[in-house]
Amino acid sequence: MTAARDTSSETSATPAKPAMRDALVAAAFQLFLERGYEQTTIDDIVALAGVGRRSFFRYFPSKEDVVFPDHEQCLADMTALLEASEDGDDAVARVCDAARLVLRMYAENPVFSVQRYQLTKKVPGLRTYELSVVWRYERTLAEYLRARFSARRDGTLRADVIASAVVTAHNHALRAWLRAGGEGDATAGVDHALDYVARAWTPEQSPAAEAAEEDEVVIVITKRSTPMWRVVRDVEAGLGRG
Amino acid sequence: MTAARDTSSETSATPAKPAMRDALVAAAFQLFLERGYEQTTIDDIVALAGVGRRSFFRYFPSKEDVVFPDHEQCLADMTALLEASEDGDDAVARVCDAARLVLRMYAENPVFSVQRYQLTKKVPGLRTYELSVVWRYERTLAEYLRARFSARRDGTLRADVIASAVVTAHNHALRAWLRAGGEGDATAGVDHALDYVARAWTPEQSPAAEAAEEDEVVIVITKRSTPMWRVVRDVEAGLGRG
DNA sequence: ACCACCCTTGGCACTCAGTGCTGTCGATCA
DNA sequence: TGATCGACAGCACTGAGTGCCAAGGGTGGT
Repeated sequence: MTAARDTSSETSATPAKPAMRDALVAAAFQLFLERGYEQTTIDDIVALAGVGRRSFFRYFPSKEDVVFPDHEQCLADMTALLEASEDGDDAVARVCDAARLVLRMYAENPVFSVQRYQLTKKVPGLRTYELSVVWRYERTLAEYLRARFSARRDGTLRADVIASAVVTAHNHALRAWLRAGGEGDATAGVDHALDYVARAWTPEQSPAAEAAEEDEVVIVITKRSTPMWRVVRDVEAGLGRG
Repeated sequence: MTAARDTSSETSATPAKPAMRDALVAAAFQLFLERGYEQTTIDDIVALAGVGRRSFFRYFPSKEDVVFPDHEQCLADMTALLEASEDGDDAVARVCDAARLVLRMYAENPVFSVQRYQLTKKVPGLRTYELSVVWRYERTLAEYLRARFSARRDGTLRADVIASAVVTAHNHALRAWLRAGGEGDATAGVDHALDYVARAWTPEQSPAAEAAEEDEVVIVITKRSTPMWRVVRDVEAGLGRG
């Protein structure tokens, strides 16, 4: 988040990002990390940033907000993505895509994300605030699914449950990546987790059943004790590759 | 919650419930309902209750806590229930029972529960606080499931997802009952919602994943067009590795 | 160049939540 | 009767958040 965006006139659709906002975030995190969140007052932050105290609350409605400076934008992106969805495509898949949007935001600034994770992990107030942020994502997904499932029996229930499952799976993988220090590929873990829940909630299209409908199908039967390299070799052979 | 419990020496296991606590809750809700949560100060509450300002914070760590005076006890009950569970029984069913514990607490005082629902619905700060309460329930369920699923592949992921799905289903039905003014049977709706998620997660949906649990043989069905990395990933999942 | 205008910023004063400390009252026990 | 302990009230203080107003610095119009 401390990464330099445009400080002058912005050309994109986003309503321009003042330099003072970035300066406040940078000053806040510097102090939060070196002396703790609760031990840092707003006066400390504005003194380090060299701005007036009143300006802080112009850019952040509360002290907690400075820790999550980009979620508002991400939420808007998610809403836009879902609104751009068409009636034909799979609703659960779209919701998973929307969740990946959040992951991308975290992955764009690994260092910042890990620092924030360290903070939210140990400060109860920040944890609670994060819950309210996550809740807004979840409600956005749920509202989208509710509209798609409105005709279905138990449609709203299904929408709420799938939304929460998707969010939970996403956060499960995201936190694993954050615990690892932001090293490695975050996408793979999230894809796996999202697949896990998507598979559970689209049973009519379980992988085996779906594949069986296609004509180009390969069936592999093996024992658990078989060495992995040998399984891979047989699968490749069955697929006509390798 | 304003229902009269023992004001003198308590005989049950709970550490005795002072009369002043109930008086504060009653005074707080009276003012919250007639002039709004944010328009009511702690001084207003203690003035109406006829006690000192400092005493409020002796019984409630924050202004929000007075709105949820019994959740701490319910959380303790839930923990006790799960700890009393035996290894033989179905983990998901036990978690659903634990969720029903929360419903019972709401159903014990329908009037109070509906009043509180009206408050939390329109006060953002209370909604956020409620999220943190719900989160603690969810974490309790998830930790229980994690211990049960620890041997399983993706066990912690499964535990987190099921816990959130159960909590979401429970809250879905609970809120429907609250919106209806606390009339009718709350249990039926919650049972139906919990059944809905339990059915999705108890029958093993993925044939490959089930094989990894039960048999020595794994069957993988895939399309020729599937990317190789994905095939390998699914095979590893089926074999319980990765 | 000058002025009117508007937007941003800073500073001040205020409310209110929450905490630490002290004194007091009443009950219990030696 | 006197000492002790726990609950309570009152007070003073910190810090978050808000409303208000004045100063500064661009910008457009004349």
